[in-house]
Amino acid sequence: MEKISKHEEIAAGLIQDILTGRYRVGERLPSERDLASRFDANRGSVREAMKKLEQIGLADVQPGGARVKNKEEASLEVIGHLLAQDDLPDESLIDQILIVMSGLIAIAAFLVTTQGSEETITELRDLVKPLKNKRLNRESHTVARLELISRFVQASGNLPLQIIGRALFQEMAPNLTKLLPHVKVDPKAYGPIAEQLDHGLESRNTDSVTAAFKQLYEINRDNMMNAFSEARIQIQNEDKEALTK
Amino acid sequence: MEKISKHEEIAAGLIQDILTGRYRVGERLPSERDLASRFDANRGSVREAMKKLEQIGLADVQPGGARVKNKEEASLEVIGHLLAQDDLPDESLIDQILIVMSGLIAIAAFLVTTQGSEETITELRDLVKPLKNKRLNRESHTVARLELISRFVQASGNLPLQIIGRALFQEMAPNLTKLLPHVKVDPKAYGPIAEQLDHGLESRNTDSVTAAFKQLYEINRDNMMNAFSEARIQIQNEDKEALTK
DNA sequence: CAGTCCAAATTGGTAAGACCAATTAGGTTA
DNA sequence: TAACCTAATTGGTCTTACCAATTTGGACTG
Repeated sequence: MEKISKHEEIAAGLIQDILTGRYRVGERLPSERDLASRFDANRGSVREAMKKLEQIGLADVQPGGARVKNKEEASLEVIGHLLAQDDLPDESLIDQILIVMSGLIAIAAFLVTTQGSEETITELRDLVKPLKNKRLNRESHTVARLELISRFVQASGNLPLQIIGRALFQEMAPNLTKLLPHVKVDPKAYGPIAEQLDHGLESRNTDSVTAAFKQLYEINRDNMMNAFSEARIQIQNEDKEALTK
Repeated sequence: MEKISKHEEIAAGLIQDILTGRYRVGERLPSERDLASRFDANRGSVREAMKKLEQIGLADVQPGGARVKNKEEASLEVIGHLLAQDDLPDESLIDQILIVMSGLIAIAAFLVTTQGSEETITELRDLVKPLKNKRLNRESHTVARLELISRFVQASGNLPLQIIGRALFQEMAPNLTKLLPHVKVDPKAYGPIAEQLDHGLESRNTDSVTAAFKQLYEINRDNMMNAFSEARIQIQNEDKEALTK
């Protein structure tokens, strides 16, 4: 079990309440003193939790009271909380994240192929090689793919891109644990893509690399959507079992 | 003058110290008690500031001490602080941001043209119209361009994209005040782009819209880089004046 | 001398109580 | 009805204190 401090517990509770619509946008949150007694905590701890809410951008805290803000005005950290709300993450939100990641990789591909050093190109090509191996087991293959994408973004040398990529991945990853066991990948499908990536990198052909990543994205997306279906079926079956007991 | 609370002052000081390299990555920050006496504040206020550092991702605070993290692991909020470090924002960082924004807009263009409602398309086309007006003064033109880009991202309906776009803009905008007076835009140059945008939206042609925005980005980038040159020249002249006095 | 282990000092986490300044709410008045 | 003023509420800060986890430094041991 993970150790969780008081202010984290309070913050988590408030975030959940806000995201589930218990407090509407613009509405005033209970006062720090009220929250302190409700969570059986000290006001200082509540203040730390409020500080977190403010930082995430879910609340605007001022003398007079704290008010709920739109999640569109929040920081990327809301994504993680939104995904963690239900048993399975929200499918459309995952889809949205994948699209954005795909776009970010396109930027990285451009930067790497046009401005990357020779060493960078070589290093990335080395990461592509494992994907050509069609007999690689699924786990290793998944790790290799994620590693490649991550390194690509890091190799871009573009700080905002690095930060965004890292943040998105960090928000999404912990919420995919329920889903990953249902992802069925076919290593063979990645062979041609790996070839195209390798050649594209070698010749520094932005379009070629971009196109390869686009295909990669589409396969990943399909796999993810199928995993959602299977995960939902399993959950339904589990529910039936629970009923018959 | 803006009212600034104690913990904000402390946080700003610490952030500056970290970003300017006064504390190296991995190094331990002074204890909360030390910082309290240094900033002539209460430990509670220091804790609120540390909470902010932790949220931004610049420090990892644990019992035993707080340690400095890499700015690559931080949140997008570091961008604003990095830009605010010197008199003029860092040119290469602005360039990096513009590239990322350009990529984000490409995603938005795809989403809008492929999934946008008829109302959305109409609304966006209305925003394009002002850009066709070649006699628009510079300020109105700049406002119209920013409004268009912002609305495009918002109209995408993609939450992560909306959040990232908003955050990037928010981090960059306040740090451009010194630069904007030197930006020389030629409204005429935007005429053909506006036309292409309009037609692309009407026919929902993703490539056409994307290409138009790419041109828009390139013009904006050129303008921005020229503004940097001029701003630097002005600052040099000011320095000379200050010396002759 | 090097490595291990243990105890003391340090550090963050939380608590209770208090005061101020800004905001808000309610009632009063014009 | 609208403007206004006062009182209650709320966040911002401070003081003091204790606990638990980590770190540190020295004693001990091989």
